[in-house]
Amino acid sequence: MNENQVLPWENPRFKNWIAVARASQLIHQRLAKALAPLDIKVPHLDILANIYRFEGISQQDLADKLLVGRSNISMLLPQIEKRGLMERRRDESDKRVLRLYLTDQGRDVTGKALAIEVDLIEHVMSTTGMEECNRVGETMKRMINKLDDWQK
Amino acid sequence: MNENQVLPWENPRFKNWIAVARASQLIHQRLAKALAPLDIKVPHLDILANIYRFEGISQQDLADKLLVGRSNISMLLPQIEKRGLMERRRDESDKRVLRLYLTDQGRDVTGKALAIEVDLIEHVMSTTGMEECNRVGETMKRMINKLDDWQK
DNA sequence: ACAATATTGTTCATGGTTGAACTTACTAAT
DNA sequence: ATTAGTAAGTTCAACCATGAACAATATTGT
Repeated sequence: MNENQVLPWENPRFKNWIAVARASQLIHQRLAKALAPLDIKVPHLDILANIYRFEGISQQDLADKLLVGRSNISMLLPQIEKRGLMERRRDESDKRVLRLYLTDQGRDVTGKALAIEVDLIEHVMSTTGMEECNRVGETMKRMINKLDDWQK
Repeated sequence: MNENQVLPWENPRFKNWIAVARASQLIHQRLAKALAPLDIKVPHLDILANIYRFEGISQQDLADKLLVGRSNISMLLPQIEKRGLMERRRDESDKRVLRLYLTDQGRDVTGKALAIEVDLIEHVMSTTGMEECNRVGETMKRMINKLDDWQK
């Protein structure tokens, strides 16, 4: 397309984006290890945290929020439910949808897991000032909007 | 641990980090779709791009750079090799290691795939100024260093 | 020189993720 | 009311990723 026939690693935006991707990947791996004592996987926490925040969310809405397919949710939920961390209840006004609720134990475990995640992020970003941190967040939100607009 | 018993989504660092993770996940998904015409998966491109940049790299070094296990590389390389995009040659001075080289076709495909990735990132970051972009990169590199120091 | 330890790469069993096909339930149009 | 279309959730087969066990080769200590 353009004259990017030279090494892309010299392209400033590309180079900096690679750093973002690496940081993201690394934190994901560290979080997985940090959650091991609770016997929770990162995808489980993603699910639990969203039910924690949005009680009674449907499986479809949950999948949309997590950017995964419905089948993913369908396969993970039974595991979490069997551990007694959450339960599904039919929506009486629309009998297609199942609404998701944490149990008391689920709320407890989710709170502990989120505390671990917050501690990890706080530590890793400890040298990042508030203003800088917010600017990064703003940049990322603009990028997300660019992608959403583009749809496709 | 600390007084993070309130919602973590009110924690500035946590909240902003979530945006980083979302952007990262979204771009990964978009890149996967954008690479489909070349019949290349994102992990394949990660591998090809690193051989492109570091000709003759060993499988172990490649795995370290990509933050994945050696077995992952071992399982993916045969597919790429069968497509004629790269080849493995024994290192004569250390017969344990295999060194990786792109074929001419591999260099061609990798160049095209990287151009697609650069275009995607350029587009998504089009509203991000150079200075801002570099600051984000610096922040991420500091975070990566924090994680590396911590080892574990 | 030899034994113990390291490192590289492979294999395999396990578990995670995906998209397509399917079932059930709701909605809209005539 | 009936038909067609849409949406939620499940299942399944295919594909990916991971870590542990393994074989081959190198290195180190004595």
